[in-house]
Amino acid sequence: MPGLRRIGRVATNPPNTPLYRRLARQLQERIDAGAYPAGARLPSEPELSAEFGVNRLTVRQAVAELERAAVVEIRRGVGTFVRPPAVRVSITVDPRSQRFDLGSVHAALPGADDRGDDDRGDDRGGDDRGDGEFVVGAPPVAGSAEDEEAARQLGRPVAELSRVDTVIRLGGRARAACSYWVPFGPLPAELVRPGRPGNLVLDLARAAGVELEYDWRAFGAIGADLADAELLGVPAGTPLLVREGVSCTPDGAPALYVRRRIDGSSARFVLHFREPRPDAPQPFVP
Amino acid sequence: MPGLRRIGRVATNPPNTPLYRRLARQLQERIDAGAYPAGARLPSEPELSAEFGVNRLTVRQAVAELERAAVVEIRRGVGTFVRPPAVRVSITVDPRSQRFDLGSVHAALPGADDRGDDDRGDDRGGDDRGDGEFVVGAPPVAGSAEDEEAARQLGRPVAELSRVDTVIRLGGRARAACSYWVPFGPLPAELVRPGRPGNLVLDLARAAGVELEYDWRAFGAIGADLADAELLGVPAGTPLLVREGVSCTPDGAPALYVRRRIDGSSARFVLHFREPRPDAPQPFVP
DNA sequence: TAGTGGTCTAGACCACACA
DNA sequence: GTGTGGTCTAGACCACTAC
Repeated sequence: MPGLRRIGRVATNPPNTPLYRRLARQLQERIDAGAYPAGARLPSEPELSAEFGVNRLTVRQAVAELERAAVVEIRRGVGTFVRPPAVRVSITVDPRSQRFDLGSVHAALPGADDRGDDDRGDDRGGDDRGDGEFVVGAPPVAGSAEDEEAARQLGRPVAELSRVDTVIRLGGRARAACSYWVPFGPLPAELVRPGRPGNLVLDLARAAGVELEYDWRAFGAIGADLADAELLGVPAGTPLLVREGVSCTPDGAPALYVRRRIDGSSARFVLHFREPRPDAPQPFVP
Repeated sequence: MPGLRRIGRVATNPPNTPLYRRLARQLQERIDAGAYPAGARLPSEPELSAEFGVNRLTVRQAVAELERAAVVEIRRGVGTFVRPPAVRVSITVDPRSQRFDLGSVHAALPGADDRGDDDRGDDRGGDDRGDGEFVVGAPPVAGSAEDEEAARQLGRPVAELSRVDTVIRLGGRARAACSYWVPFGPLPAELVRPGRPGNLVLDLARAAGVELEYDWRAFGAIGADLADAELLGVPAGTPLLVREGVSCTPDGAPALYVRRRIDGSSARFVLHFREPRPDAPQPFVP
């Protein structure tokens, strides 16, 4: 209780800042100040509850905010730990090239989290199922919002579309959930057999007997819905990077709508606008 | 209680699916089935609590999951409503051009919401200040993770950097939080005066007396931290689209590191790889 | 004023990880 | 077994919105 009175004095606090938010800020301040360094365990919930004189549920609300903000990681039965700065795969892209990132999501994971930018490395932590893309299933194309969007993008009624969902696994974890729509069907049963490995973009192009090139791609951010949350093994609402777009045949006919949801803490896409610089110029100073 | 027993039978449910998640799925199913159409109000928490025979806190946990997944919108003192499919600004980009999206974030918002939800008229949340970019402040460049990243990208020690934070407002709401780092300083006091409007990229280039062009830009997704959550008026953990990158002088010297956090429900970036098609070819069908 | 969601408490039991 | 976080309940009071 006495410790919390002080929190209320923080100038940026609105008048009725709830207790759990003040607590969250206090914990954040301790982390920023190094009182709980990266990797350290926070006091347990009962300990924090006793220290601040608040109910354990209030403590949990505060810690939950920090977890959603990716400040701490909660490990059930073990404790709550300060997260080290995020290390994400950088998927490099030449924005002037037609070939964008085919297969680039299969890039290696960060090995030891080095300081520099080298995303080189060992495949730490691979498990039973290997890395790669695996079919989850071929759900019926009903009237869901995504199905409607796909129909709009492909210029065909929903009833004429086929869909296949996959998951991309890297380093023993599901990293991306993918959905593909094509303006024909049905797809070969073997192609959409759950568990089947493959590169679905290539597989679908082969099934159709055409070459595909990019029409457009878009980036957005959404929270994981209940289905994606289960597929990716993350809590609902986890920030996902959405990369969607249309590929077309060489003559410009739309042939594929793809929508990938990638765990935001795992990857980012980098677009280079200049040729690589071998000499690394000094930073500009006026 | 009787209604919930059935939920446990769903094949995809892990053995110990908590009550609140089964409830969330049940509500999601009702929404998908159209029992609660877009824009409709869900039963109040006490009503749901009574209907399912669970505590109100459990109901709140379920609804909170749906809210994080952007399925419903909770309005305090009013009720919980089914969200219509997201309408996001599409910021169009020619990836082959050096000039990427300067000023594009200032693109118009979707005008009349075609749906019935009237966010028109009353500028709720909108206040005195109009649209545009506004300086929030020039925080000291300490050793935060972002500061370290900026120093790395600009190739200068943290001590030699200056930083300015801004917020971009559109349609009466804060849509993006921006941070800029430059490898010199201090910046003119007038330029970083809190509340000052301007286009900070242009202002900083002018202050340095150079022209800037893009070196690289990257897209990622993160949850809002406590500071961004307050700036943008969203809950902590809200999915944000992060667009970051380095701009350099014409001879390639890094001169600016910028990091924008954009409310994921507001915008997406679209990259076009083909010339606009006037004739809109028919979709490909094998 | 009535009804909504937001916060907080006290207490209980459970699932999990680890020694 | 011990301690951790996860779930659930019952009850209370508060803040906000709309009428």
